Amino acid sequence: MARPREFKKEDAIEKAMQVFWSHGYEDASLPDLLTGMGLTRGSLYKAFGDKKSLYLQVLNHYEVAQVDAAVQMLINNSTANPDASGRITAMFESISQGSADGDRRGCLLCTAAAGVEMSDPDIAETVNISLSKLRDGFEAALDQSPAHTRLAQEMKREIANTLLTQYIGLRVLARSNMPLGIIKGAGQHAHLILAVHAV
Amino acid sequence: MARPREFKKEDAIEKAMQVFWSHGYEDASLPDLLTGMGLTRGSLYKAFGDKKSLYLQVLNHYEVAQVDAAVQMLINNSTANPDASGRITAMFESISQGSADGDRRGCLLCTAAAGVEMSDPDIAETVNISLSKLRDGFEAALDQSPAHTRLAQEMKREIANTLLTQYIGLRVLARSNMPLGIIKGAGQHAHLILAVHAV
DNA sequence: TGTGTATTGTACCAATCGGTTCCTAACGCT
DNA sequence: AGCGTTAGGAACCGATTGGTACAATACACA
Repeated sequence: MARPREFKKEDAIEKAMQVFWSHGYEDASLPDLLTGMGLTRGSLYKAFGDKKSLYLQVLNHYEVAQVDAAVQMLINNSTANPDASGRITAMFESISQGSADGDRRGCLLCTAAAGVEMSDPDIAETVNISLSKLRDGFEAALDQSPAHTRLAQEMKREIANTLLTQYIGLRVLARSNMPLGIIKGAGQHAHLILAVHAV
Repeated sequence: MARPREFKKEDAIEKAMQVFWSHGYEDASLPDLLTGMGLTRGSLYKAFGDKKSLYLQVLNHYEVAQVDAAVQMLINNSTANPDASGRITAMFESISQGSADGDRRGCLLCTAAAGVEMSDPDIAETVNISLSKLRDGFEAALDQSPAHTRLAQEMKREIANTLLTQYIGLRVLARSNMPLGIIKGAGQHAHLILAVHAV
């Protein structure tokens, strides 16, 4: 028995995610968000609270929409790539390909991890959870990889850590658009790290 | 035949570097810089121009003071570590140790590479040059490594690219202070990447 | 058709941003 | 000593920041 909202909250968060994804947290101004989300100040603050609250909701949206999907790709052995090790390199190659196709947004989490917003404990915790999910995804994929079955779990964990670090570095480089020529070799780099199973 | 400057330009740049190192480019405000450098607006703008010009000078200072030194450590075989491969892992271990000792500043270049300041072509070019130096340092070290002599130069280049990407990811994680437990294994991660010589 | 209630949008807010202006202070030189 | 030149410092600038107040609006229900 009141005036109904003129937008769907989920749609607005999706649009806000695009803005934060492109601009990062600090550089995304209120006008940027308002135009990107297609609503005005009053509506935004009534529906989402302040900028930080909106960002936290966006981080959660990113987690379910992007991180969980990526982890599923890593551990789902019914995909086109039956080899878990190959799925990892395929993931890096797809990042490489996306960058070649002009996607310079990098990764929302990696941009967050590199920014000053990490000094906020709430944001830091949310980012930490998602990155941990990604790391565990790498590790779970390694558990499925025939070439890595003989490795101790601690070693798989360290390889997963190396892969996550590589992932973050790659995403930062992709966003910075540096002419280092590194990104196109991302798949091969992942393969180098995975080749440690021969040790 | 005029009033002499009350500070040494080199000292002021060194102090400005500390401010930018801790805060990053965008988050370092003029008041931050002024107090950190110990001078006032008039002096700063008279001696260094605007904020961006100061930052470019700081980047150059960082290059000669930090990057060149790191590269020297990598290629100087008269150090305590005669094995080039060991010098690379030692470098990652020293980052790990520094982080354990409380240094959360990360790397000035890596923070720059992850920030919006990369949209400025002058800054981007300067950062690119320094990161290239670092990459070439890794490659030069690999050239000196007995375990990698049989590898093709393109492969060494790809390993160097992987190491630089790993370096950036590590520095971002160190700065973000995430409780992922990854940083302490940085030396081992570098070792994993270097172990590819067995392929 | 009122009436209550929630949303909307505009105007406004203090604080801060990087940068400029301009007057004063301090020196080297004649 | 007096002059020319540069550094120092404070006041000030418009623009932008995230956030708030409040009035107009639009709907559901009686």
